[in-house]
Amino acid sequence: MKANSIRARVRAEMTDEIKEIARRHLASDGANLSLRAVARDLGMVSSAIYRYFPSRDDLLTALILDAYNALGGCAERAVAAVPPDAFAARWLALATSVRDWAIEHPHEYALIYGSPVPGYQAPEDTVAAGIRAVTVLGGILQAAAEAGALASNDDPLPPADSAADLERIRAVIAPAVAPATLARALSAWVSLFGQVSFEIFGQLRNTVNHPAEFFGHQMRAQARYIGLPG
Amino acid sequence: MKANSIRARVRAEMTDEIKEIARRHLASDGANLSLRAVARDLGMVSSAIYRYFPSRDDLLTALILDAYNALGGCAERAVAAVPPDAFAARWLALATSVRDWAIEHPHEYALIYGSPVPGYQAPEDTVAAGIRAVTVLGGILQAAAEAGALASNDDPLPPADSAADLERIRAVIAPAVAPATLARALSAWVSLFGQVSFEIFGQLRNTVNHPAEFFGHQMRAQARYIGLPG
DNA sequence: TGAAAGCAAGAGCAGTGCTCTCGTTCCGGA
DNA sequence: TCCGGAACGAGAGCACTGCTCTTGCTTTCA
Repeated sequence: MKANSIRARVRAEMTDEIKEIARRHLASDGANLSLRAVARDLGMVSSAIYRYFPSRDDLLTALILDAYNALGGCAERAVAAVPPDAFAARWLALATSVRDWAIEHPHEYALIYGSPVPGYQAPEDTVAAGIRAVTVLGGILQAAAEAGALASNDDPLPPADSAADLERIRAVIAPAVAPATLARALSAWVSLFGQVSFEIFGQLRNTVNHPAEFFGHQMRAQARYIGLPG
Repeated sequence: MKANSIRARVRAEMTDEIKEIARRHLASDGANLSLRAVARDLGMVSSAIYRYFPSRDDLLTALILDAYNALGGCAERAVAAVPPDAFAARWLALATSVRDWAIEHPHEYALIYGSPVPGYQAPEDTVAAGIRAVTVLGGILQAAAEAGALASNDDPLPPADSAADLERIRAVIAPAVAPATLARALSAWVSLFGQVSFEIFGQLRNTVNHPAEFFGHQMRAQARYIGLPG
């Protein structure tokens, strides 16, 4: 079969269109995505969708993968727009881009960083795509370490098992960074997503009335905590 | 109507039983709770449940409220078991109790700290119950501040709006604590729930293989970051 | 004691994910 | 060029969902 036969091209377009409409439904109705409603919007019958996605969960998986990649790409672009040696500014751009994307696509954010869909088990592909964002952080740390710009800290050594975990992460993400610094960076990473999740999921209501400003303040503090100069 | 008439008592018992079975279904099937399945387990017909909860969302609200209170009570007990002047140990007990409760009741944790249910709007009651846990943190900070045991920090001042937000939180939670310290404590709080959410929602798979140990290490670091002695 | 309120059951409505069948259209190898 | 198989959309149907309404029965209270 030729890869760009009419059938194949129509199929690819159809798949994209289904995902596009599904995303729209996701944005308006939330996570309980209705296949039939998507099919209606397409002027099709629900069973026709099963030609493109074997089940509703597979459609969700596709959306999750797209979301991870959208967020990852967004973060990469935001960081690339900042001078390579402005390490703290790069971190801040990374954090801000994550928050901005989450606010712009709250339901897609919920899909990937919220409660997992009940019966749903995330396939390995999504795990791989999920690494993309944290890899951006790794790049900043690695560059800062290679430039000798990364402040060190005298935190106590982690216990053995955690040291091994850290070592494994370090090898993948930022091999030039000291474990103690990486531990702080991971803490900042968790802080970033904790802050965004609190805001997106409504935990900050009646508490933090200016979340953008508060977020910026906290993320600048995290930059200092990591040891990024700037 | 007498408050403890047979009717009223049976009604209260029935309400509790419905919630209990609903919790069990929540634990096994996840967030898409089926009223009919709950009714079946009770040997009732689905419409009978509507005598006790006007809608499925109201049942969810009741479960959410119970979950907030269960977590809050759990945190209070855990902290009370540690000497009042062992501030860092109290913080660690608080953090650990939150994580333990979340691991023991992942779906209830997801209900309150995960993606909000689509059409569902959390009533004010739940917001009030949600404060209970963070109030425990406030108590630790307040006691430490009053004992003069809280290290200060020279973080930059927050912008005006954030300063106002911090001031409002401070007045409610821990009035004796310096704003800059409170900012760090809130950061630690976000870090705590970020870490737990990452673990419960499967974001740490194939990355952190010993989450309990890693969590402890990070939370001890947060205690130092806040400035708690010990 | 009798009216009123609370209760469970059942039927029914509109909606869901998913399966199966049936006629049509397309496409690659002969 | 033609033909068999694959892909496709439509439709009916199944078991399920939340929720409403009606119908009798029981408890409660004046």
